[in-house]
Amino acid sequence: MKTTIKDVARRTGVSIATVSRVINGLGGYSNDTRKKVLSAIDEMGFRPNAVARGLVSKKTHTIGVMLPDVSGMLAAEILKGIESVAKEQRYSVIVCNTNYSGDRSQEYVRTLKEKQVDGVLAVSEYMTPEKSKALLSLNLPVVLISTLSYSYPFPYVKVDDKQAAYSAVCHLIDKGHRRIAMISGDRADLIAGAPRIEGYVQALRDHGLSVDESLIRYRAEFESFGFHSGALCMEGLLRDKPGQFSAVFAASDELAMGALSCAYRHGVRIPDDLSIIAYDDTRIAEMATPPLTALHQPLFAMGSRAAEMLLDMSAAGTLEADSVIIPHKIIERESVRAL
Amino acid sequence: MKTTIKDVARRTGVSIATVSRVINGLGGYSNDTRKKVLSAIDEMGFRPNAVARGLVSKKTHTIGVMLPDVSGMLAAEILKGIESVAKEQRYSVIVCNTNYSGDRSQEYVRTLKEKQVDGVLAVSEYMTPEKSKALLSLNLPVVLISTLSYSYPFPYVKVDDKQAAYSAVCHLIDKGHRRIAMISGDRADLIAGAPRIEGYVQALRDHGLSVDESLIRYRAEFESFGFHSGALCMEGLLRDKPGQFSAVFAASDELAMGALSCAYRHGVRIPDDLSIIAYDDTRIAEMATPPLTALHQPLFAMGSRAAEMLLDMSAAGTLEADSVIIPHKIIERESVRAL
DNA sequence: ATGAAAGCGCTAACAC
DNA sequence: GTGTTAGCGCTTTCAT
Repeated sequence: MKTTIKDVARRTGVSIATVSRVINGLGGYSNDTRKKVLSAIDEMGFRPNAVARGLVSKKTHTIGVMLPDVSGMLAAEILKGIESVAKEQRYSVIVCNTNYSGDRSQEYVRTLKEKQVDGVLAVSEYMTPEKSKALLSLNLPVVLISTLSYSYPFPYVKVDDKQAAYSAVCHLIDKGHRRIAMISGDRADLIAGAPRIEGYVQALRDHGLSVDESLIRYRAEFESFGFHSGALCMEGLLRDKPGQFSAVFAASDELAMGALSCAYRHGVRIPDDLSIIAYDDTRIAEMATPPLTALHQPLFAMGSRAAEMLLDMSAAGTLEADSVIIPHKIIERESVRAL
Repeated sequence: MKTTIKDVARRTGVSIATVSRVINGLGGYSNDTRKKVLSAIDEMGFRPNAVARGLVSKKTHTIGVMLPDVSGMLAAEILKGIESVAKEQRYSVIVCNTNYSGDRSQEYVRTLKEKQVDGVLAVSEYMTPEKSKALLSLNLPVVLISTLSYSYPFPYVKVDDKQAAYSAVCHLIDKGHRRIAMISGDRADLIAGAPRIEGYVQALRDHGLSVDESLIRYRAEFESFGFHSGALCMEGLLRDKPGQFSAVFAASDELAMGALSCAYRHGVRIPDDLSIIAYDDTRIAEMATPPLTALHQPLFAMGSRAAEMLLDMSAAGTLEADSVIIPHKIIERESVRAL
């Protein structure tokens, strides 16, 4: 039998109300009883039942995190950031792996509602109108990370993708590159696809460089930002436009890894024959051979920032907050060579 | 105001007991009232409050997962497997990033107790006696993944590290290698450190090969299985024993990546000049240049298997279960060359 | 087949 | 300062 507040009360000879008071540090008891209660709690190994507490207080001290793939480097790092502040503020986090599925997402929203979470964070989720509606119907604080919704103005935390892509390409141009290819994720992706391409195009234009559509590659497939996709895009580039580009901007670390892998297979040396700059800068960027020069997103910080926002919102009882654009920067390593 | 079972009852004109019955499909009501209740639930968008349910049923349909680093490739993949079966069986999972800290672990155990989880999974946690004791005191089903406890026989799911290391080294020997170095994680690690070294030594001995202690490298530091450590160990090997080994067995993917990176920096080509076999085979193994031949651990499967065990235990009301040794295998890619 | 009522462990008035 | 009591939203006897 688990020990309850009642047991502590009986053992101490006070009422459960008093025990509750000292547990919650509410005051309204002598220093003497406080000590008695505290030591009883200690001796009995009593821990307040959070479920019972949640039922009456309507606060579960739990938040939900939805993400398409927990095992992705990006998501995992952000999750770590979230978990970190949650822990600090004594919150628990429930992970929901939506697996890129809208249906699954809907189910999770339902579950989170039943579980009475105090708020939800959506990481890299593709925000369809349905998903936004579901989240909205929770009537709970919601903060998006690395994504945003066009159907409802949920506050978000992300870098400016277009601007970041622009910076990355400018870096290449600064290094003397003129013929720059791009390996993108699905162009239909309005968050991480199209905007990065726009940044790429814009950078080229702003430097008086012409844009060759056939130098922009992507695959509209399942993991369009994945390793496999990167390798295939590079394959196409090497086949169709040999010697016609001196650098490539990859829209994700994995895409860059795929490109690297393909280049290696074809005997094209990085960065001697070809420069590559990646987007994300997850841990694999520095593990690559050669280490990837990359556009850095502060993943952990993004996660913790968003979690702070969410908990603040919850505390303030509001559903609104100002979105924050996180600054990005370029980490120079060895995959880009000056021409 | 949220709609409760009471609202549904009133709206339908039946008692809350009846509503509860149809929600739980317990039978004991006419088909007619069932339909009425169901449609009312639907119209009102009613969802049973899991917190209230948990309070009375003493089942929260929630499990806790403790791991030293959510953002690690290993853990993340295992977590995904866990989450997958949890979702299937309508369970939620709370992640606890212990950050390699014993204190943090203790705190989490307390939190999980308060939250009344139905069981806990510990992934790659270094099981000190204190941690085991804490977990044990929960009096709840516990299953370990990729680790085991010497202080208490918690059921676990893992591969046989010594045997797996043995296989990996045999693979190298089969390919004609005779001088084989090893880059290990902290030797003081009784789970993933020492056993893999033992497997390495055993394989050498069984093939009549001599064991050169100076060919075994590791660093007793924070992330002893990490990329940085791998690079440093390789550095030492290349410096101290140049040309004296034709292959290296790395005790983790990251260690192998570090070795690869260092080799590249020194102009030693993989696999032409040196072969490398890794342990783990997380997603980065295939992303490496060249792709790493590796000893594969079925991470996702390990996670899901353990979760199944845990939920079965919970359902059966037992704290015991048979541990399972997961079979491993070697994935041949391009980092090992036959001599 | 259905309802009344007693809790689950706790918090929060409200008394004294 | 401390106790009593009324719930929180649900499940579960026990009647009827």
